[in-house]
Amino acid sequence: MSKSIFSNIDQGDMTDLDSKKITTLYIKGQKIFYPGQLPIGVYCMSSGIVKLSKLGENGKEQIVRFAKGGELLGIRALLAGRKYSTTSTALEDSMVCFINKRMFFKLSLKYPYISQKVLTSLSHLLEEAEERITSMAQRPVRERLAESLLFLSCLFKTGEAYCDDPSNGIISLTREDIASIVGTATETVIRILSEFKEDELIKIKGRKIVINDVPGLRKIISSYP
Amino acid sequence: MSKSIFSNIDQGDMTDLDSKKITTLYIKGQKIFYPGQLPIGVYCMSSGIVKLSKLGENGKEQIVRFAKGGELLGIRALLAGRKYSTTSTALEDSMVCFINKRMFFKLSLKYPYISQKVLTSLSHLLEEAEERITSMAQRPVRERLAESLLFLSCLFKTGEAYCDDPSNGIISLTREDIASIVGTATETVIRILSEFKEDELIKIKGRKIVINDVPGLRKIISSYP
DNA sequence: TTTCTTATATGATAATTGTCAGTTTTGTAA
DNA sequence: TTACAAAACTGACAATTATCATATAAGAAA
Repeated sequence: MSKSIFSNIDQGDMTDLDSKKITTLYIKGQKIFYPGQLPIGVYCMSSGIVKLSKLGENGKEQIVRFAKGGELLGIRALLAGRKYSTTSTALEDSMVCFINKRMFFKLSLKYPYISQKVLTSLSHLLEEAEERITSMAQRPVRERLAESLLFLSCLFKTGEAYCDDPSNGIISLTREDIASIVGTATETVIRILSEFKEDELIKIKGRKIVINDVPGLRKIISSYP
Repeated sequence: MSKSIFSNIDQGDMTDLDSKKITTLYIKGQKIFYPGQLPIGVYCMSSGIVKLSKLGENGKEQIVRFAKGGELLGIRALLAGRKYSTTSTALEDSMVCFINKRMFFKLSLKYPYISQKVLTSLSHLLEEAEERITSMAQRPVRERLAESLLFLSCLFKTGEAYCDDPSNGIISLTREDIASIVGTATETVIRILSEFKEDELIKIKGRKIVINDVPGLRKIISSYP
């Protein structure tokens, strides 16, 4: 249960919000929204992890980002007044509440800190996306995979994208999902994971991955001559 | 000269703004801001084209997006309260005005349509960035280059990223810049451009590129089996 | 114009990554 | 537990893309 963006509103509004919001448990694999739908409100995640993905030209899935506890989901489409451009799928069982747009806009008008938070959050997402573009363009798959493993380990361990110690998080994703984060073929992911395992950078238990050597992975990420 | 986001404010504010904003002509190649600097205001572009780029791990430049007439520049960093993460460089002679943050926040507080516009603009940028991530991950260089040529032709012809007829725009960029948009090596760009020229999809005049066959390029972009 | 630096172009080759085909393992559900 | 479908893995090979070396052309400056 992460802290909600709405936790600073006053008692009356909170009661009102609580009575109107719709909370749903999405179990692993369930989808929350689909591309093409017009948003009629916004989702807020209280717990869990959701992947946001697009379909490429060839029908291949591309994971573009994740949403986690405490974050708003589907806010981009709502604000731009456009249809969802991504599919959102729960990667773990996730508690998600839905707030209709009338209520959301009312609150964000009354509490400027909400708009402020949304603005900085979008700004961060944009920076992260641009960082990712650079990484995709310039780093080889091996480095991008190492990078993603550290990120994912934090995400599954702490629910945050960055953490001090990414070791011992249990990454529970299919190789196909990992490939569609890194932007490569599933087989390539499998091969490099085997190398990482060979080099004792990670441990593989069944289809779960655990990070074993954080400095080792970090070294791979910044390995330019 | 494109329409400014501030064109709807009332007479008094406009006079105030005009007296306080600082307008500068940046000539081609000049830089407007650098990564690491803390924003003390926001730039608004009245004309021209600016590239926003990052340096990758290996010191290679990656162009992450463009800003054009009518758009705000450096707004992401200002809103997030963080240092610029990109370098901005004029690709053509560009008229850019600077508005200090006190003034900007005053105006955006008084005129909600300004915040609204900023929000939708950030939302669009994020969507474009995510589209770009997908493209980088899944499309071969050839397709990404065709895509970028259409985009650039519109940009140089009309000052817009999308236009009905991208033909006859004059793309005036080095092959190295093009490579750093597409995310590939300069030689690869040169080679594929030669092929495109051979196939009469484009014309090359010195170091300028003109699009000759829009449907032909579009066909390359959506060429899955 | 001539010179000179920088950008463009081309070739040869190596490295990376993708594809396809087939085998083994895993986790789940009967 | 057993059965089975899906996921993980492996190998061989092909395609794409990068790198390096070198030649040519372009455009700016003297």
